[in-house]
Amino acid sequence: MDEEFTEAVLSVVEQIPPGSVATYGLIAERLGRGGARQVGRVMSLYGQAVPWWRVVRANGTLPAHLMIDAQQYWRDEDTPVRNGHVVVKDALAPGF
DNA sequence: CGTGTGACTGGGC
DNA sequence: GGCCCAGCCACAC
Repeated sequence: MDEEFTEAVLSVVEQIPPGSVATYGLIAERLGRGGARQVGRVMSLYGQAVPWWRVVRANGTLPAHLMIDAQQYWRDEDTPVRNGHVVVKDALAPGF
């Protein structure tokens, strides 16, 4: 994985508007390279620098240790949530 | 070069 | 909804 991929991922994440989300897999697709795991890797290393809570798993959840803070952000941004997880189908950012 | 690991996923039950 | 599993791919040992 190189710097270019990393920046491309962070760049896409920064473009996700408040109240909406994108999934690891879709971001990877959008970039046309790497895979969901690679996007996840970038997020684990540099996620703190971007709105990481707008990037969720295909099922609308995140690792347990992030769910706590994410819940707060989602509520603040009025993101479609149901039973503690994002309703991806409804919250998907425009263009995804 | 083989193995294990992980902010992942889709399919099957 | 949950569990299992194979496929995924970069990276550390």
